[in-house]
Amino acid sequence: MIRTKVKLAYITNDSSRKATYKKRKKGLMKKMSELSTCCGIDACAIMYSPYESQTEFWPSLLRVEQVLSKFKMILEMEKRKNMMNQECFLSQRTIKFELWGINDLNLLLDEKISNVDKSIDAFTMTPLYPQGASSSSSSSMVALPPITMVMPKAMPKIGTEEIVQSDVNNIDPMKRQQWIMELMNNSNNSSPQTHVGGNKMMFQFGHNINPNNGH
Amino acid sequence: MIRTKVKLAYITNDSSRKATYKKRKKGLMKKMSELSTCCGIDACAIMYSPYESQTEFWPSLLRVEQVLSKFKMILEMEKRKNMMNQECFLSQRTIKFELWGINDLNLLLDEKISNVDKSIDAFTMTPLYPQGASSSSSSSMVALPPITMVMPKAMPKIGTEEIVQSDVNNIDPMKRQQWIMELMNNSNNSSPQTHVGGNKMMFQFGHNINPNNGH
DNA sequence: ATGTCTATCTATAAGGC
DNA sequence: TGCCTTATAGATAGACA
Repeated sequence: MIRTKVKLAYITNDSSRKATYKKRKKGLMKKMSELSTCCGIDACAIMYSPYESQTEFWPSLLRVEQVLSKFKMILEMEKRKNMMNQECFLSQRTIKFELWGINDLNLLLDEKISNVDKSIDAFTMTPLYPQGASSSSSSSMVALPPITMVMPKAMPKIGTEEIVQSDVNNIDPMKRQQWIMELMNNSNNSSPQTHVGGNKMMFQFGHNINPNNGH
Repeated sequence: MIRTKVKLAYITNDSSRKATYKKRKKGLMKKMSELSTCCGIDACAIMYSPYESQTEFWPSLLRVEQVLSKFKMILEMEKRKNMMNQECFLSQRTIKFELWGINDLNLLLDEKISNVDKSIDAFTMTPLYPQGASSSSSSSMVALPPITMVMPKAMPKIGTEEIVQSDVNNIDPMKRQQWIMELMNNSNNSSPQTHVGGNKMMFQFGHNINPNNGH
């Protein structure tokens, strides 16, 4: 019963290390879940370790994909923004093109997501705290900042069968649209800063927390 | 003094939400640090939120790069292994597709980071626990499982001039292509295999903990 | 907004099954 | 190996500086 003051050191005993890993991972996910809920932070995790036979996605694989997609898009936006800032001017044609690009992206996203939905039932997901994030707050995901965690798992275990747990997150097309618009909005708020590095990281985008989304 | 039993709900008060975010994020990082140390789990985090002016890398940007690099390699290896092992009952194309989907998630991050890296000199890094991971265990990172966390930062800043800042000619066509391919790729994991999802998660890789790496 | 304090809640190491 | 239990270390909300 925690008589020991937690010696912050590698646990040499294999089984106890594994046990500790599981306990603490669970605790970590719970903390993430709470942070996510209380602060309107969207979060997800990918974990793999030598202690478990398969990679875990939290709160679900779908969520991970969503979060990373959003993240990537944001990065794309930033990238473009930065390039643009260097250009100092913008042609009408370019604007059209970009907007079309965005629109197209949205279509792609639609397709992607709907397809994922279709096959989601066949997916293996192991939401550690499904109640915390998948269900109750899935609807609020739209404009919330994501968190992504990746832990490599290792474990020579080949050809195991997968457990399948579905966690269908239906995406509201309207929300997605809104989200993309937000991203576009935000690719603008930087101009002033000269410090490139800072600038690069300072990309901000609409944050649209909905306090009433089921909490 | 925590008289309240932590009502797991969105904190409506802006300042207290921010305060809570910072406290809890700190706590989360500490937990990660401990998990990392005690269980030989390599971990890193990328965080961005509306509550802080810039993206944070934990334990350091360098570490994040290392961890993701390793992750990428592992995925490559897994990919090959799976392709060889399962060629018999799954079409090569399918496997490629599936694995690539996951792999790309990493590439996505990787790409961003390398990007960031270019301007790293102008960067302000804020390693939360540099002592824990950067120094003492960086050398042991090689075979340890990584953890990656990403939190997007947002910022209600709407209504700014709405020009998409980018010249299509300046966008790396390759990247764009890749990006779109990725999106489209995901619209494929639906078709035949009902348990493909499971397959998606099944890539595994070797793990090589070194208990004597400075703990 | 940032740091400190402290009562209280939460996480969890060890044990036991 | 994995689940309980329980005592204790640790995290932290709210108050205040």
